[in-house]
Amino acid sequence: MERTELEKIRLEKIEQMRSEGIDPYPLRSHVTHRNQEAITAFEAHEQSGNEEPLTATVAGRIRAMRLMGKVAFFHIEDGSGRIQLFFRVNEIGPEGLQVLKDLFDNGDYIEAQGTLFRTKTGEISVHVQSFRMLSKAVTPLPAAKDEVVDGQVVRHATLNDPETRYRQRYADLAVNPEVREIFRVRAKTIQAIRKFLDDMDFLEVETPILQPIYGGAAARPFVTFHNQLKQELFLRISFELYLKRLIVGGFDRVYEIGRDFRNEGVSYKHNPEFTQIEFYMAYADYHTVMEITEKMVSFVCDQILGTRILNFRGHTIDVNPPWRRLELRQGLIDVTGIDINEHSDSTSLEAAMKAKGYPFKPGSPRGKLIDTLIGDYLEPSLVQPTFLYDYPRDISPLAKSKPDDPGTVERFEGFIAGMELCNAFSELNDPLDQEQRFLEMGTDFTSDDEEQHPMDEDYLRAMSYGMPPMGGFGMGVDRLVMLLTNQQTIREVLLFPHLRKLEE
RNA sequence: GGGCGCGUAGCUCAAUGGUAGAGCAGUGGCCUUUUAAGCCAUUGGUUCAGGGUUCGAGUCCCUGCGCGCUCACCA
Repeated sequence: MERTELEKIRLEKIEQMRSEGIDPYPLRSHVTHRNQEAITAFEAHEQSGNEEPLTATVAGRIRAMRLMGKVAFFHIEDGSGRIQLFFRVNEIGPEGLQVLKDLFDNGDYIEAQGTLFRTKTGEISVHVQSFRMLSKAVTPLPAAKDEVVDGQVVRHATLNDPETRYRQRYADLAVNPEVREIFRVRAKTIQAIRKFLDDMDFLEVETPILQPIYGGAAARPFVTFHNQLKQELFLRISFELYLKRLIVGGFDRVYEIGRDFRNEGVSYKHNPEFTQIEFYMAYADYHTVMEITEKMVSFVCDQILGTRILNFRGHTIDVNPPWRRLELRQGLIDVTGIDINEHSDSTSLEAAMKAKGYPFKPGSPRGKLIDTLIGDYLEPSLVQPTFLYDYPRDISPLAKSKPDDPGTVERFEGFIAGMELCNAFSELNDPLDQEQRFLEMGTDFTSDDEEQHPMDEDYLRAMSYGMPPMGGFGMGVDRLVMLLTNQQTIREVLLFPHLRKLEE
């Protein structure tokens, strides 16, 4: 392995430690407090008026070293936070100070035992009696220095290059606390969703990621192969068809939180693998699901932010229920002047779009044209939370038609900040209609169309056993986390976003 | 995949086509309550890779690689 000059110096220090009988990587640590616990314990100790010294053994990564001749101040950091160590020649001796100076570096892990006290400036610190190396770092962290201004930590010249940050996320996380915070919010978001659904008596389940037939969404799959079974398999593009099989099985309310894989382009809101939450609820319809959606997002905001007002890309977004309900047809009339009900086939709609100068892909089915209009003109305008509802049947093969309008299905998508957040419908439960839809997908879309939904005979059989009316829902968790953390790109809310492979 | 931009020390960034620099980090020294500690000294470069133009290239041109933005794609 290539080593830099800085690394070689540290490797020499490891050699020196070994020659002096100091283990640079001891097996165990014996902490009594996490850093924040030590601080809290000392505050309580002060309050109690107890004059006895309070001792603690703490540990963490060295984040700042200030050696000042016969004293030294370190800041160490563990998962709970930072605490200051105060070393004095009086306690650790000149040899101890020499070891600190010669063998310890920023980034090393140290264990220190001593009594808690406040320094002249009032900072709770450990007056170190003894210390030892817990783990010697060979590669220096890319950190610079932190300055505290009015209680806010200001980092100077810290790791900033996005490529390095994503490729070496460990280093990014180690030196950029606000990045760690994003992933704490992410974890809490998923916890909150889980609690919300558990409290409604939903059952959390896990369904196959490797699937012989993919479906439930319009997307191109990743393909893989099982060697022993000699079987082509697809990584799932949605959970939908398996979750609805479970409703047939008698679980009234099920949900899954997990990874979907779509073999498509990457963008600020698309990653090849992303986290989805889907739930299915028997005896509900898409109106019920709209209400659950706005309540769930509000609940998540309450739990994480303590407010239902989000700041995102300069917008102030209010997620309080009820969200605006906008009929797709009306929404398109508003922004494009085209009434899709006046254009019952693709030829007519193409003509109308051409007359208005709207771009489109010639020969697209009617539903795809409508989808183009939504994406280009309607979606960007939906900043405040909005349910866009009643979609064309031909781009919604798993949703139930409206009784009085067979060309339209009971489906909605939720938009926030001009971004699609979720998708839901009153689920199609008529096996004969479903079979017809699958067949239509085979004729309306050309065979090379990546969005063609494959026939799933087993799913039809499940539905044939009898499927209750139900509402279903899917939401991109990454996008919700983007909203909650005001991040402009999905890569910032993924620990290890997909990057191109580097040539070695 | 197309267009535009970027790639310089460990990190953050400079450098009219004319000697590759600064701050921090590192190294050596001074310093017994500091907190971006301070002061003095000092090391560190295949300027992403490869080719070309030129007396001379970090800088201009071409190719490749990677990243960013954007368009296309993406219910």
